[in-house]
Amino acid sequence: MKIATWNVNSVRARQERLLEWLKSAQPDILCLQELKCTEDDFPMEAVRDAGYHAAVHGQKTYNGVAILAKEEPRDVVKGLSDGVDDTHARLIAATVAGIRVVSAYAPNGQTVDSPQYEYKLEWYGRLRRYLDTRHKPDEALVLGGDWNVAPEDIDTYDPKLWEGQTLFTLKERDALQRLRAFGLTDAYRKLYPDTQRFSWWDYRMLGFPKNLGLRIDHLYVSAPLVPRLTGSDTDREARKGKQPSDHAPVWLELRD
DNA sequence: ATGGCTCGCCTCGCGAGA
Repeated sequence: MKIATWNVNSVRARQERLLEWLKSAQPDILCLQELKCTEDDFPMEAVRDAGYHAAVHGQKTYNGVAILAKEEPRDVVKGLSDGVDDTHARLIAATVAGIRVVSAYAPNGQTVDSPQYEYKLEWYGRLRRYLDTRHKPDEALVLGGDWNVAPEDIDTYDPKLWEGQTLFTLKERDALQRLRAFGLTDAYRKLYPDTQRFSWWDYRMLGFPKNLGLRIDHLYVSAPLVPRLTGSDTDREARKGKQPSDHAPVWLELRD
């Protein structure tokens, strides 16, 4: 079983690339982030023609997440549903093939002194409570997303440069660590403890050709799935060429 | 090579992304 996550930076701007990637990569499940459209504007028919069902939690202009799957997603839950007044469409969950799948788009955080940064830290706490109230660490669980946090030095092209900057501050890394402490394993890092592999590159300043990137898109799996992990990587090819997303898809493979 | 930001929009310049 192949499970992937991809921040597409507008699903409508990326429609052709998305369809091409589904056709070539053939993931069983794909978590999408930054749809930048409402559910009504999501290209449902094109995705269906490509052989995928879609559970969509959309929003006009910003955010928006989805779960695409060859099998129909069941028991779809949209948002954190924790009673907090929050218009951001950043989370969707569904069950596919016996696995509870979560597609997450963590807040960016803008600058360290901004309200958005505080919102980001709070959002991480809310997601941890979401897991605590709805799930058990011994369930088959996969969280795919754009986490907007580089967990370790190796996940940045220049840890000194990124020190204290949004996406790499200690508070953000702690917030992500507390989420992982639920019982989640970073699939790529588990398989490749010492390999540097980025998932995002700035559009500006030749970020991609120079490989000045960050690993901020991760797939997390619960304990029962760890022994089934057989592979994980970033698909850099999907970042090449004209009109790419600034993120590349990240995938993992589970043995049956 | 992989190429110098890009997206949506109450759309011609701005806010946000990371």
